[in-house]
Amino acid sequence: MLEFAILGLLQESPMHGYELRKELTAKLGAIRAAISYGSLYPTLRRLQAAGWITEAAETPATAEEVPALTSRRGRVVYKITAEGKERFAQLIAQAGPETYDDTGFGVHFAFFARTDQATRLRILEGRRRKIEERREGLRDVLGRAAERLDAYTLELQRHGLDACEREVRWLEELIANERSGRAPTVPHTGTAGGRREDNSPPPPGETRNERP
Amino acid sequence: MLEFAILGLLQESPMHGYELRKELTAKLGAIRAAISYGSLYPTLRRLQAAGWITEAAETPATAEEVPALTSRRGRVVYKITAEGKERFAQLIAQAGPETYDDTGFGVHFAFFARTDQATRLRILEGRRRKIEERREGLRDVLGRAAERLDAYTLELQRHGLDACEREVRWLEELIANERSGRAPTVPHTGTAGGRREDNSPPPPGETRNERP
DNA sequence: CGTGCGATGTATCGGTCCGATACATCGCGG
DNA sequence: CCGCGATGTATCGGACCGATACATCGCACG
Repeated sequence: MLEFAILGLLQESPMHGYELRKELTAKLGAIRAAISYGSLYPTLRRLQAAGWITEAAETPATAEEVPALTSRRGRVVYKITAEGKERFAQLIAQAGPETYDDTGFGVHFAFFARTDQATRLRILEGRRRKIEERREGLRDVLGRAAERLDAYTLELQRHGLDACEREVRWLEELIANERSGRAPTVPHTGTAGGRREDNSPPPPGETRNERP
Repeated sequence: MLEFAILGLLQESPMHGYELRKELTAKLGAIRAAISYGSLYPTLRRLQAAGWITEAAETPATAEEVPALTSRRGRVVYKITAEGKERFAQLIAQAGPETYDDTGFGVHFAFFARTDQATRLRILEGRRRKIEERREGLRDVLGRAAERLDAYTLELQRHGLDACEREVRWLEELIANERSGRAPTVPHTGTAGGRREDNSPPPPGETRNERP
């Protein structure tokens, strides 16, 4: 999961670890608290060993003038490679069962802007099925096994069931939107925002991540 | 977390691993998919090494007659010890920060029937604070950093924010109920405090599952 | 009558990720 | 001038998961 998220983020721009963590936290704030350096740094090294990212030199332009005074030691900036982009595309394409659990789905969803519509639809439907199964499980427990459980446990199940039903409805909406070719729920209209350099998704949802 | 849940469940009755997993899945179905054996069995061994649980002999009464024909090999039944009960009480008492994350809170909540009211209140309030912080973080991102993010990421945050607001409301209700001395939302009446060591639940919510 | 399949049941292994911890630099306010 | 919070990199032990292996039991279907 972390691998996927890192490759996705580095496609927007090169970053060093600390920055990566902040961006990750901002992008995935809805589904995870904050990723730990204890997983981030090892993963970065793993991705580098696999050739999917490389260290890029800090201070790219106009570096001469203040060379070593405030020497900026540390600060390892990572950059995605062509193989890394391929890897990311491959990870998107093969949506396994782990793509539908809470974290996996959230991370994939966060990068839907880089995912083609067919895959988006497939993932949304897979997620819906999974949540529906969880919902049925909870209904079973609340129905058949209710008297075996105490009031607090029941209340927990009820709250969980409610969350499931709500998420299914949310997914239905998203699926309907996908099918009708629109971007997610909100009107959103213009898209003429200050969308500088890197990203510029064409009017409807489609993203077309550029392949060499 | 697993340690806590196992000690909690074994207080209701002795069980073997497979059964433990099923009960765990039923009780925690709202918050976790299913406990993996890859964590369950090692944890059981750890708890046993610490002296908090022991292996209990299978086939307690009337065992003579069918001794080895269908020999029932395997089936290690675990039973909580006095030290285990102490340990569980201690784990309830010291509600650390990990008690307020999604999983930790869910597991603690599932055993609220074995938790005193003051601690229940403390945990509910701790959880509320944590969710409120997450909510503020999401509002920040949706407010200040909105134009940096694509429509899908924003939709994810919105959905997360919605879930936060809903959970805060849920917690408020539960807290109000606790303060007024009632059990969770549903009428439920009783809460007669038959606080006996092992278990001897008075009429209303308590569990009592019997073994064959 | 057998046979195969799904439920019951115990167990290990490799891998991912977290939480705590350590350490170093920088800018700013008291 | 000194401390403190933000920035920044890094490791270690431990918790938990997913895949896998293996053995038994009952029963449904051919």
